[in-house]
Amino acid sequence: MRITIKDVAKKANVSTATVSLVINKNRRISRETRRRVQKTIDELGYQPSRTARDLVSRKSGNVGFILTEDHFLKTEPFYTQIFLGAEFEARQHPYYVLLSMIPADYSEHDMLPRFVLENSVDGIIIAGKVPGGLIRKLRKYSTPIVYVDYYPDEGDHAAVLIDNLNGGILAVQHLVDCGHSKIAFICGDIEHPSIRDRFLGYKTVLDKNGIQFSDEHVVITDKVICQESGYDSVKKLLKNNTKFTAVFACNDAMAIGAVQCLKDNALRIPEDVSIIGFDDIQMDVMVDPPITTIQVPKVDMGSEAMKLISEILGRKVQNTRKILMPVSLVERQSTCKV
Amino acid sequence: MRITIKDVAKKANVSTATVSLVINKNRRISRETRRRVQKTIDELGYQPSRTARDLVSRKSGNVGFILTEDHFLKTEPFYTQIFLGAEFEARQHPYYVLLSMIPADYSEHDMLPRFVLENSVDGIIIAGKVPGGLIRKLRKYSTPIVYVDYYPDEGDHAAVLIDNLNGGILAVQHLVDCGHSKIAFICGDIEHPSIRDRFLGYKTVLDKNGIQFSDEHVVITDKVICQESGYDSVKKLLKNNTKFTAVFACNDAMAIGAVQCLKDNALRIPEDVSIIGFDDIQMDVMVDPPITTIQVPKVDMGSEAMKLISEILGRKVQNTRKILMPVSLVERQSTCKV
DNA sequence: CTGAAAGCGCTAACAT
DNA sequence: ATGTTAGCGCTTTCAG
Repeated sequence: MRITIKDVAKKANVSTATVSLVINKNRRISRETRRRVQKTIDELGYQPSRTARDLVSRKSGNVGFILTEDHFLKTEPFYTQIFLGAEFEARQHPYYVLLSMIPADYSEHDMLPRFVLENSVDGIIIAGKVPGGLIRKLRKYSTPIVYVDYYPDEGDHAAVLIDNLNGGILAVQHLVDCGHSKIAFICGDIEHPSIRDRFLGYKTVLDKNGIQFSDEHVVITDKVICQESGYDSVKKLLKNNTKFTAVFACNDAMAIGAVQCLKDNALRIPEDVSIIGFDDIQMDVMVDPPITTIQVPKVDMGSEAMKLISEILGRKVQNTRKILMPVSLVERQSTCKV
Repeated sequence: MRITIKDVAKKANVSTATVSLVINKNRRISRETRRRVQKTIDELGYQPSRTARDLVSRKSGNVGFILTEDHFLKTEPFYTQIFLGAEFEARQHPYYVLLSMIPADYSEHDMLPRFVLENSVDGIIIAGKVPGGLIRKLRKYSTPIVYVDYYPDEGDHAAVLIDNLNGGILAVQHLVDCGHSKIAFICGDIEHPSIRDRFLGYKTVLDKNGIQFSDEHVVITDKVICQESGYDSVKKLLKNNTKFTAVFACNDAMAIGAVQCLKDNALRIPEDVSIIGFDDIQMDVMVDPPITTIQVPKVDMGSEAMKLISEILGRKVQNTRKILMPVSLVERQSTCKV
């Protein structure tokens, strides 16, 4: 870096302290000098050195963004959208974001991201479910953490979450409004807080509408959530001869798999079976029929997470606020009145 | 950051300079003191401050990674894999990587990534095609740049590129080996260096095998490269009544679209038409039939780019080396002997 | 309202 | 082989 605060000071006939105060918009500088200093800053094209600043303020100026490799490499850009939101928001704050992928099967023997070992982040955003071992190791550092779209069971944390419960309610209520009462629920990892809440929404609506909940309507797969597991789940429903006229899939990937299976069994969608998913992924509109779903504001979640960590770092207090992001129903062609 | 080099120095009864030398593995320290210093470093859990280091060495310790938003958010994790490779490789180098997305329609009025404006990166990796305006503005900063999977026409740059020519040759030769001679080529943006070279490979093989090149066998779409454009390209071929028994699609997305169109026209793959793509994306094995393709080492490309920029920064000379990444044929079920 | 000066944590001459 | 010391570029008391 070439030109420094000294150059500016000299040229503007003030001390470096004054220049510093001007840069930092301190108000106890006379309008006149401020103008003059600002002018020479512009003339010289002066850029304060982040490194020097960080050194004296004892901060790194970085926020770490951690997620598992498989989440990052997912075909559907879910977490990448969250990251994008965070990165965009960071531009409004004095932070850069350092992205680090960890293995999905992270064990406590594995290394932490280098930026935490080297104390190079002031705060951390963790997106999606990560192994418990990682979280435990992270505790030893006192770096504030904000979780996005996941949040560990133990402890109380700051987090930006999808309003999964309401999403589940919206989805199933839509089905009920369409006249369905035999509604299947297919999902993966029921331990996951998000899935759990969507399931809860399902049950809530049944209950509210006086529809009897039945175990045979729910298929829980312990495999990875994907199209294939959606396919298999519906296959199981069919094989069991379970009667249903609609299915609520815990996410769109499974919904798409479900559609496929139904079609393969000569069932028409939505005439014979209505299907609703969750997430509003890009592929929803590329399949036939386009999938009705619950939209979640991915980019906004990223920016909210960034805002939250920035606020925590600014106030220097760890708060445990939880932000519930609103979801909404997106009606497309995979659902209809019975 | 808590404990500093001074603490270590005091406890080990040496000067801070000595500690510094030990940290930096300088050899002119006696084995004995080195051991002692290292021991107290471990005991104290001392971590050198990057910020302080960077300040004195006048570097930021960061490498910027720039790509367009749409590349980052692509359904197929192509550039994310490149990024992943770069990030992993960075762990072996004294750099963090800062990721920044720019709009696909970036104009010279738009801002540069903040990290370049603020001089917070020592070097830059640019992945994929980016708008010329960006590149021109970047020139004003003297930050070394390494390009990955793209490289601007004007000027001579360091770059990590796919061996597209050889890939094209491999692909088309495979088709020829299968007995095909009426081979269509469908592609997008022929201005793109990668596409151009793949096309060149196509022509090279025809030539070498004494097959007459014919304009009617090539369909160039100016739309975005995607399944849909693949579909449309084949549709055009069919409408024109062009005879062909095989198609080389410039990438897998188009290949998949092509398959779809052919199927919709009651043609069997590979019995009636063989199809080969390029890239080896995840979806290749999820469609029916699985797509034969040219595999490109995405993760390796990222790490090579990181190695290259690291070397440039280390030697403090901008070199313009180009690294051509090897590709290979992956035979699956979309191609067969005539 | 502005300046002088100390110091953030580290490296790199230069001494010893 | 190791210690002394002068900064790197900035912020921040503390004086004036």
